[in-house]
Amino acid sequence: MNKVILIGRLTKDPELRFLPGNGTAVSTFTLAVDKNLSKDKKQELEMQNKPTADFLRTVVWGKQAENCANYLAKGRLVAVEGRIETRSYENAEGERIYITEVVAERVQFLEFGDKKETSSDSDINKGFVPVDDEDIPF
Amino acid sequence: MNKVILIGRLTKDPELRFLPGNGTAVSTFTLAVDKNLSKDKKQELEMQNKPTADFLRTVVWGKQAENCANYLAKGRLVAVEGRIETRSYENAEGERIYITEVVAERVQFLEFGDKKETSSDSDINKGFVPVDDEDIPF
Amino acid sequence: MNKVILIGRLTKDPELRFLPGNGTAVSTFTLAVDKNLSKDKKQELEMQNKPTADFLRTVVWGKQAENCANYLAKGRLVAVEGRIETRSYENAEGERIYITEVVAERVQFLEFGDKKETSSDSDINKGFVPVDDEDIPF
Amino acid sequence: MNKVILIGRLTKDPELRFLPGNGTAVSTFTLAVDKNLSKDKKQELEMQNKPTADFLRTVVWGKQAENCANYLAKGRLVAVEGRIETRSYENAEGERIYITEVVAERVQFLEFGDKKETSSDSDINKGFVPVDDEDIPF
DNA sequence: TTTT
DNA sequence: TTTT
Repeated sequence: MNKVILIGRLTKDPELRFLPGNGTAVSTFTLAVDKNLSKDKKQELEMQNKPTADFLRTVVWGKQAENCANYLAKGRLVAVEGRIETRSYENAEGERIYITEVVAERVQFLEFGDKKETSSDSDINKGFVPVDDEDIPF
Repeated sequence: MNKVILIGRLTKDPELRFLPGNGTAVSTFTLAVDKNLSKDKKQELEMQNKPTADFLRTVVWGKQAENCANYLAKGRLVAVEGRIETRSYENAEGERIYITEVVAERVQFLEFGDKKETSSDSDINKGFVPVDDEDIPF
Repeated sequence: MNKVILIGRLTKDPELRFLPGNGTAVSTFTLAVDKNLSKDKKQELEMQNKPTADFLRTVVWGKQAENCANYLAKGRLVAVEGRIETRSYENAEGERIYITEVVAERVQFLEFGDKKETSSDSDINKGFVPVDDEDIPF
Repeated sequence: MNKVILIGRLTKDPELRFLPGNGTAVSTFTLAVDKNLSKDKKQELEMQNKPTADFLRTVVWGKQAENCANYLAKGRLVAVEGRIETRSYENAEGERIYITEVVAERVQFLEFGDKKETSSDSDINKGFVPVDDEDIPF
């Protein structure tokens, strides 16, 4: 059993890539999930300029990845059901890097904002950068 | 909403530390959570010497931390309910290191093995090393 | 482990009552939670006039019950974290009736509509009907 | 989102039936899920002869239903991931009966007891009673 | 109608 | 750095 359920907001527009081999779509984004804090504790953290949310790297595969890229944008509220996965890879300096991320099995849109045109210009062809399979240090 | 539910086995005996200020107990361990794989996929990964489990750093606070240290041991099966948290700290080289870990709100023991005496000798006073508050790079 | 997570909409304004003994607040409402159906299956059910949602009786206690009564209304979207409980009681005919309901431990508001004034007039003093402890066949 | 996670013990051997049309397997059993009680509260309930567990009707479909029937038995510990569903049907007296049950999407065995031969004799061909589709008032 |  |  490895179950994760999150409700949070995208910190940026989602990124969309395609695996070179089979063209499988992969979307990644970070969710800001508010910590469940008392009013006092929240204010204390804000005054110390410490984060009052957890920031969780999220990965979506396949058809849902495309839906995310098409309909989600920075700030939008979503519910994610998935699992936590750990991966490791070797970086340029030959160090082993360990990654923990949420693999979304389902993404439920909780807001249907002003569509995707609101995304920044620089996103226009973001979705079409093919990536190398062994090279997804998200 | 930030909810995690895991069922897995401890990869080692749990570690127990105490915060210097108030003496709060903190227990940490890694859970090996089997990936939900088809028989074929599992065999494939085993033949490639790739892991068939996810390894998830888990932190428990307070009274439950002490219970974990007292009753759990390497290999024991537990269910954990908690949340995912992200933290960052600066390491000795001045690099910002980002950590993702599961903070357990409840740990349910699913096996009551051959008690804790089975732990290795070197564990005997493992539980009493006080640590510095800013120095918990688990 | 007894964990339930729901995202759904209130089918009516919440009801609020107070236990006679200690005045503890109890709020109850039913959540309509969309079934996760394919487009085809959904259409099929709609044509047969069968429900495409599950209707789940939900109970909230204490301070959160009052918040629900004050800020929620029919149609509002919420996330609920809680547990399933079973109860039984004897009805007027002396039959044992079995009830299954969701006890909410946390209710997260996902929409902040046009406030609570929109509630129907008949709700105005709904919140102040005391009830007998043994007589909560919700 | 309609998510349920339970860890509990079967109150009886699972029942196995087959839908008349297509022969789909359906297994049903009740899980006793311990309430998360303080020691005092637990003792209090026991002295009053009140249950300290919730009893949750669980339904499993297809291949997993057969696995449950083959490998589970009364008292065995399992983890269930699924959803809550509500149904209604008309009973012999023409009354509308409302049912709430857990539909298991995954059943994880947490104990591998003394096999299934331990089941009572009367179970021997329990699994082969075909049932009428409209007649599953579990 | 309830399990360890 | 990984468990059965």
